[in-house]
Amino acid sequence: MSPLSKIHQNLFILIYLNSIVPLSSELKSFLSNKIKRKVYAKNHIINREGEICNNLHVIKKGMVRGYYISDSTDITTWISSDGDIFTSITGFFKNEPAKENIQCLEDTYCEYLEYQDFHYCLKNFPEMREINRIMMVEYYIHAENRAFMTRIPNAKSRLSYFLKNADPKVVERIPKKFLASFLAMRPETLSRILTYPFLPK
Amino acid sequence: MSPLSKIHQNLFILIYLNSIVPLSSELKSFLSNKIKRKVYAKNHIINREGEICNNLHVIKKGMVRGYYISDSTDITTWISSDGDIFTSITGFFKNEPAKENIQCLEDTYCEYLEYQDFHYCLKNFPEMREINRIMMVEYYIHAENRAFMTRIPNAKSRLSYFLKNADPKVVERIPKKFLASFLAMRPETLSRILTYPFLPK
DNA sequence: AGATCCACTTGACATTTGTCAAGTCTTGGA
DNA sequence: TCCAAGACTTGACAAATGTCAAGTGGATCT
Repeated sequence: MSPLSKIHQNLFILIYLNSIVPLSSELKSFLSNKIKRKVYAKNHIINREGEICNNLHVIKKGMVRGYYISDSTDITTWISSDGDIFTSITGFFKNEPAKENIQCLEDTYCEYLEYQDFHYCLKNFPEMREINRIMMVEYYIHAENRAFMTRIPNAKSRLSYFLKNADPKVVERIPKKFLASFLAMRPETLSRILTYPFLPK
Repeated sequence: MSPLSKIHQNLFILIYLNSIVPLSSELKSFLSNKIKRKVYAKNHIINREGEICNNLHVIKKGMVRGYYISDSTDITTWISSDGDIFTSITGFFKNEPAKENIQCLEDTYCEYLEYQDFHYCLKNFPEMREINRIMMVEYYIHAENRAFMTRIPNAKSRLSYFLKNADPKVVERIPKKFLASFLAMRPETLSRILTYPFLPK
């Protein structure tokens, strides 16, 4: 069995949700029928600012970034990969147009749940509301952490902080120009730091 | 009637929660009995890193900041004032020790709900789970926004972005050294920008 | 009221980081 | 396979921001 066949088999979302709160068998079977799969090509833009993103994704394998265009500068605010969930928060949870863009950095194998199915669950399966609540807490802690990281005053310390909390296997897959933007520095600066990591600070 | 007597009368939390999702009268009366009031003096530290913060606060009047100490540098990551809610997310929603410190920047009039009462509501009043879910979505969007702001590449643009989305009346009450830290710059830099706002960028 | 503390400002200077340009290497497409 | 595009690195330099120090004024405490 090839590694990819596994990717086409499992129900990552189910496993993920079940790990937060055990699902009733009714909810499990409902979800099994609703979960869809999709492979996005590298560089594909999953959704653009102003569009409504209707899906809650789990990444089985691949990598994805969220970014804004501000004053024609491309600013990456999050990067997700294998096993992570992602969505446009404003789109999926508030049903408003997304404020951010989402782009694939690798060919990305996803499972996803559509807005109406998710909200059907929220309405009809009480454990889903608890799951969503906990998901949002985790999401928040993650965002707060990113908000803290970028306030660390120098470039090398921001990188160290990031590396301390990241999986090295994943880090080496992140294109450096996006990692630089995520760390609030220019690609040239990141390149120099990585080349001379022994320099002070 | 003095302005302060109003502060001692209303149930801000009830109004706040009710504005998210209409509360059942049972929940309303339950909450009315559980909501407590407290006045914190300026500079008082409401909770410290490592402690469990058990309360969900609404600020009736006053100002509060969340901050971290990293490498003996004080980093402010959020500032809340009149009408805002705040809590230590890890403490209140996960019942784990807080990762951040919370300090009053003014004498601050709060209403608060204790952990066990809030969680009793989550268990027994379904609308409370929906409220909390929505609260967390708002919280997240706010944190994501702060994570974006600090990635804007120059100091003056970060300030402009912040001012565009903030209430000027509140801004002028924020001590400049904390505002500077929140904007990921040194107090001297903020001072210069404010003194010469007409300079380019 | 007087004294002390500290926030804020300002100047001079140091350091970090950004900018621009050139060159190399990799990647993807024709 | 070859070409073109673009990611990454490196150098030289420019600009932004941080650091340090001094001075002012306002707030707070006794």
